[in-house]
Amino acid sequence: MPAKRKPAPATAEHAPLQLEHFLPYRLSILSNTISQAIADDYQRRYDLSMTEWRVMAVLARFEGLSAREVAERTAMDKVAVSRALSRLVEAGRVNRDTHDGDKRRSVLGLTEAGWAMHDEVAPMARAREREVLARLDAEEQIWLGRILDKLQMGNRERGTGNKS
Amino acid sequence: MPAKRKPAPATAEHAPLQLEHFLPYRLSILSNTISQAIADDYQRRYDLSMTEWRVMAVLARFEGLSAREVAERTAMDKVAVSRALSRLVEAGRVNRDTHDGDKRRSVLGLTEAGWAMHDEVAPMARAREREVLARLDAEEQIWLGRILDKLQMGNRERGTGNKS
DNA sequence: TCGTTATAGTTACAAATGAAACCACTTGCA
DNA sequence: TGCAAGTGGTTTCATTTGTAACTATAACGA
Repeated sequence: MPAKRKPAPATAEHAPLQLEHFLPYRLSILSNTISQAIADDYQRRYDLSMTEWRVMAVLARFEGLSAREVAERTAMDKVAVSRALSRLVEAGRVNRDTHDGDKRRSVLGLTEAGWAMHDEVAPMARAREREVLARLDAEEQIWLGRILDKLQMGNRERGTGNKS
Repeated sequence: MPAKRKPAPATAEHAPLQLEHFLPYRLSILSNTISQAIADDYQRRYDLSMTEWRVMAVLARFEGLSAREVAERTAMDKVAVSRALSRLVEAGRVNRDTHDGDKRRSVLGLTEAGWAMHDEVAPMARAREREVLARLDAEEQIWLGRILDKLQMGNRERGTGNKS
């Protein structure tokens, strides 16, 4: 438990940042705590990293994506995707074919085993999300959605980080 | 630009997660984008990592903390703090004495140079925060504050990650 | 007062991440 | 055609981060 302690007196003229009220910092703590809690659920149990899970999640929704498309949809960079995929293919959770008309591209999809795992993990993830949202009342949930939309929108304009 | 593509038809019965509406995922993207944008400001210019900046920020507010107290206040683990501190001390931005009554503890504070850097970086960080918040109207900002408080509160109970 | 246990902080090693170089293939254009 | 430039994806290497073990000191209890 952090000891109660007065702010340093000598610093009045320095206008130090109050980390605990600083939006980027708060977001970062909150996000890490939540994501980590969810990841803990499947990390040990299934030997599945968060990045791997994200890849599986988009492949569950969109069959036949290429690695680059997976990268776009997960907001991961292509190296991270490549690594996640090689582990997933290795583990027999994803199959990787080669595109008919373009031998550079891969055509990705979940295997039977991949689907089975997905169908166990997805409900877990959703349940965790519900737990988090349950701390808010209905009105707050609506505002949260709206606010995230707006904040996210602003970021998109500044570039989503995809290097060209 | 992600090609428009229909959801895989065969997956109706699998109830795949919609990542783009999944709260933990959205928070994670948002948080990383914002933090990274801020960090870019000082990373190159001052050769200062985000963890180092956080340490400096709490030392600006609370003089004479020990490394452990810094860890508590930054929500970083003690190893990360130790590393950040050794870089900061090395660079002459933080000074580290030994506690009078307890030779294990360090007594930390910003040096002159540390304060000078702080007084340049803090306003930059605040400006960035304002940019982000400017995407929201006054009402939304109030709701956001309230919502973050509630979400954060829930996490605290579950344990903030500090191993004992 | 001595030995056990706890705490502050660092070090050492392994795993994850990021950046750049790279290979294979495709496209566009002279 | 054929060759320069672009794209999809992987590999390599350096850096960062996480975990466990370790050192030094302090606190507690018999």
